[in-house]
Amino acid sequence: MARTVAERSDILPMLAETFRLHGYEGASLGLISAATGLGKGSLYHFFPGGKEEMAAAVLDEIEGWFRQHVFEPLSAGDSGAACVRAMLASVDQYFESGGRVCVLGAFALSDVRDRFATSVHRYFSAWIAALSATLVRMGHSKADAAALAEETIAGIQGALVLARALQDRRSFKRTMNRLEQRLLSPAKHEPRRRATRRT
Amino acid sequence: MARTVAERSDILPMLAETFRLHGYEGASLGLISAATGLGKGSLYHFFPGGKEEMAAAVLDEIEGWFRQHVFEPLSAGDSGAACVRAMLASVDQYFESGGRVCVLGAFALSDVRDRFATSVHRYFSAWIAALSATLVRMGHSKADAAALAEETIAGIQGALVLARALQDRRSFKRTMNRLEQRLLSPAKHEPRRRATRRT
DNA sequence: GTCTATAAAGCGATAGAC
DNA sequence: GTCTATCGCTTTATAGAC
Repeated sequence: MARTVAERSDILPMLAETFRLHGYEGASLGLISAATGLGKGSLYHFFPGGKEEMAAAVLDEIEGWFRQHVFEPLSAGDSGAACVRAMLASVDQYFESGGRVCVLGAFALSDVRDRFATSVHRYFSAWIAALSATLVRMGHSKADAAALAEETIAGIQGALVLARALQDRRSFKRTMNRLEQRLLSPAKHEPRRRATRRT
Repeated sequence: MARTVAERSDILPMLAETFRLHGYEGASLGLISAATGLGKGSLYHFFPGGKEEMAAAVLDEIEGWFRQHVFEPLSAGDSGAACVRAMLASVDQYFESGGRVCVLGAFALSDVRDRFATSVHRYFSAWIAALSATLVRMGHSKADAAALAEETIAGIQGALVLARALQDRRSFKRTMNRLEQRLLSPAKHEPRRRATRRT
């Protein structure tokens, strides 16, 4: 069966998986070639910029997925609590409860962080901003929402580190449950004015 | 000036810094040679097992440092609160408020995790166990202490990821402050018996 | 668009002089 | 104990046939 119709988007998932499993430096062209079933010539046809362009495309793809399935649903029409629950469920599923690593997080800790600085920065700041906005919608003050959102994203990333380190997804699950409980617990009353709603 | 007296322990810090900055795969023998000022011959004299033995020695050194300066002080004679505060201060100083990365955490996320599995696992489980014991001493139930300890270590690791990703140490500082507040807030009363002290 | 062949550089590791 | 020279292999990247 002719599979001569390969497009960039067809091989991106396998590319992403290779970078996830081996990191940037560990993902050699040999491994990539084996994972995609394409020779080096074909790879350079799709990505003239070589390995760096491949990784950049993978990061863009991942960020796009999160934007669509995690960030944007946070500002859906549903109640804030429903949005938060949906986000946590998507995250848990995406990372396979700690069985999969976050490529952006791993890149952030490695020495290629600078090379992909804008992608890495944008991914995390967009996530925090989206969650923070939802928390404001749920009644938190801006400051409380920002702190809670930051704590949540850090908690998720830390739980991924811990799950890999201890080789135990249950620790990831426990952290996700704690985060859910904290995110859904009622906002503290603001000191001076009660929750007044303007029109 | 003759500096022919090099010992393994003399070059371990520079070795550690190289692995911290570049990761396992990124830390080439060329970089290591430049960082230590030693030729490959000398490096293989101290580490016949090559790069893998160097990394293993670095991980042992780091774990030993944490054992001495972080884990053991947690069970010092001081009050639990003082121990917790001391731990957080040591951690903040060691990681330069998020400016430095955790080698063990970075290894955990990378594909060399399996090769150094026991070191990585021991480091994190020892840390959690030590903190958990202190929290029990402060009046938490075993289950609460374990959860809070796990949450704390994950929070620290996540804060390191986030600080590197956002290139902003303030996010690390904020997380450390939140963790301190949570660790020092009074233990919930256990449902059935109040805090009774035996002898 | 896909392949093989190949170039040029860097890699980890070894041998042997001093 | 330190060095240089070198081996064998892998790396990224390119060239060119099909």
